[in-house]
Amino acid sequence: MNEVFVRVALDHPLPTLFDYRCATPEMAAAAVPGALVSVPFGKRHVVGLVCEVTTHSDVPAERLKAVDKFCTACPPLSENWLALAAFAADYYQRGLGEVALPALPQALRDTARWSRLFAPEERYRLTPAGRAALPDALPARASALRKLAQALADSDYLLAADARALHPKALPTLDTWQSSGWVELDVIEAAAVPAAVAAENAPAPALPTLTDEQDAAVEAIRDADGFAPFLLHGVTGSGKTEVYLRALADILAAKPAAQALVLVPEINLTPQFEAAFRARFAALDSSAIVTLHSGLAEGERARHWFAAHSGRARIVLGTRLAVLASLPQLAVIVVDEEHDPAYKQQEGLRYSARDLAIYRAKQLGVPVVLGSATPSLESWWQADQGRYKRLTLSRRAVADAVLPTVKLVDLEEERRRGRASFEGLSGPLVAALRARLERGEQSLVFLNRRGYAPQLACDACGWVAGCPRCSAYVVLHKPERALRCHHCGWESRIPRSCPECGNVDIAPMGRGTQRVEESLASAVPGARVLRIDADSTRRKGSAQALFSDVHAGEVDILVGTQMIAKGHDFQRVSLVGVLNADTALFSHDFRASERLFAQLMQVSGRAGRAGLPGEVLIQTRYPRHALYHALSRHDYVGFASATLAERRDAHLPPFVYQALLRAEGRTLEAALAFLQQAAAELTQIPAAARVTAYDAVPLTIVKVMHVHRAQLLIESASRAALQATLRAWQPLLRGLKGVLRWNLEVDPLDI
DNA sequence: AGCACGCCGACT
DNA sequence: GTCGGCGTGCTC
Repeated sequence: MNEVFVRVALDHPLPTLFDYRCATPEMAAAAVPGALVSVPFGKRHVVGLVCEVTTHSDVPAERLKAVDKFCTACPPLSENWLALAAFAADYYQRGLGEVALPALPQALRDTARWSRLFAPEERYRLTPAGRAALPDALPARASALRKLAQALADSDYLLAADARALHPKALPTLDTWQSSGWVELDVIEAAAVPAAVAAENAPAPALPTLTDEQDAAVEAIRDADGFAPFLLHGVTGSGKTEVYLRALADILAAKPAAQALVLVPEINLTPQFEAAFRARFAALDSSAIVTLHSGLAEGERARHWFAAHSGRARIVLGTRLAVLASLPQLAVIVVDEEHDPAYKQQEGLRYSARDLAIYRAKQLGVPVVLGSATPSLESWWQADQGRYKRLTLSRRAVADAVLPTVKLVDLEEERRRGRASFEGLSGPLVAALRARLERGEQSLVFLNRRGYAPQLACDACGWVAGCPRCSAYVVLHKPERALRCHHCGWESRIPRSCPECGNVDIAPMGRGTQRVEESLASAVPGARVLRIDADSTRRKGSAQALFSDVHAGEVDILVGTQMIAKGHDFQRVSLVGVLNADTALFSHDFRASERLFAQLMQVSGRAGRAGLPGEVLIQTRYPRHALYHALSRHDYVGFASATLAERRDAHLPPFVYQALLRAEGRTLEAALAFLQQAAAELTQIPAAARVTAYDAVPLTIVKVMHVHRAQLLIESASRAALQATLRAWQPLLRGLKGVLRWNLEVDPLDI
């Protein structure tokens, strides 16, 4: 009888697997790839993922330790899922465990909680014998019990902690929970049956009539055979969501167990999507649609993850982290607003959820739909090459709804002609806002800068308030009466006088959303102004509440950052004003104009959705700039071809592949020196002959939290050469010293 | 990443 | 005299 070993991935920066013995025949039997194990690691016991099962190990026997135990409550992850994690680890240059384990719910990564996971088969093994053990007071708590029963009916797995939270008095401990013996099973049936009946009896919702273009798109997706990437290019309001709903309905109906994954760029957008999907798929069990995002309570996230993993969830709707969910029957993937930079994780494993979605679809041989009004140039180029199939929705879906008129307000000309302005709000914009107020229509003012003013400066000596920990100016926040650093969160009171020269005339410079909110109140008397940005929505759920005020018509002017630009279907908005967009026109970041165009298209799309004539006013000093010209004609295609031509000439993505090495040091010199050594190491790597390394440079915000940061860009026309270089580079980098931290980023968005 | 070991300044 | 600073090294 051969001894059995498992090769285990751990959440640990070394890219190696660790070997362990299976000490008993039971363990040897449980040892399959994809199983979760608890293993001793150094002085600790950690959870790992079994990647291979072998009968020999190269590790000397005396160094081998034995597996503590296997997690029996969780069925093993599939081979496909392991391959996905392995691909992501390889592509983004990380250890397999660093990719795989953070993708699992916390309940699985903590062995102490394994015993509190109830798999369905265990749940039903519990007998009604403990019925009598329930406290007498139970009937008085019938509603809590019903909630508990519904939670059970809704999920395959339930954490005992969740059940206690639902019903604390009746089930105070795990013991009574188990000994209660599932008297609740009766209640589950009682509660679940009426719900099912209600779903059957609910009138089928009237489906909107599809446009020809929508119809063609749905048909193409539904009839796709095998891996089929689609780029659904639809102007705002053209009914992309309706295409997703129809295509998914067809695919899920065709395959009784099939699962769908729908990704949205940010948490704020999940509630409205969830509502749309629940309404359309009302015939499905309520537990068949689950959300996955970082805003969920931990137990909820665990249950939703298990619903996906067990195959019970048919539709998983989530943010980027959901791309790594276990979906054994995955049959179609949708990535809504695929161009959105939020799909790129900006810390830890810096993956692109959109790119992993493509890989996943390819791996499984299923269709994937990338939807956007302004596709990323990467995706647009793939479609140009014929690698993605382009589906176009060129018209707004609602009858009479036409694209808004875009007008540019030339700020130079306004100034030259001496026309009145109100604190940065131009005369034409104020007039348009007042006209909307009189007509009872809503307006939206977009400005991508939160706070009151981005700087606080002294007129006399030129001092500007800066962060003591970062190389950045601090932002004035008036409601909180504080100066705040947007990079590290440092806060201080607003000084009464200049700390350099004592001058009391220190003044805010520039404009943020708070200041615009204030200006609007005086420029448009009588208007109810609401501000929505990261500050006003800090409390959980408050964004939803604020948006519903807008929908309810309790707001006349909505002012905010990009948060107001995304997804929301405001029926009564007929005017969009854009302030301060020019800065992105001349940014050193080559993607800034692509992002600006997408943002302005998106925010413009908020105007005139329900048949009201929409108008967009953009205040600018460069009214003849090509970007604004394309925007005013709603010409994404023209903008994309022109920008792609520029990118090709300048050898920029998508025509080259890039990676960044970032270093953090106690001094800038240390960080730069590390990067220079790193660049020198490249000469030892054969594949690096096809790779260009640029000079190491400080980051724009060079210092954050007293740490100095610099980066080195490398690029190649060959993705394979770049990947091979990175693979060979990492062990050499590990040998270098002198910095606090360093990390590699593949396909960086911000350079 | 944790968590050790290991070698130098201000304190019960 | 030691408590503790973080540099260096290891984890099957």
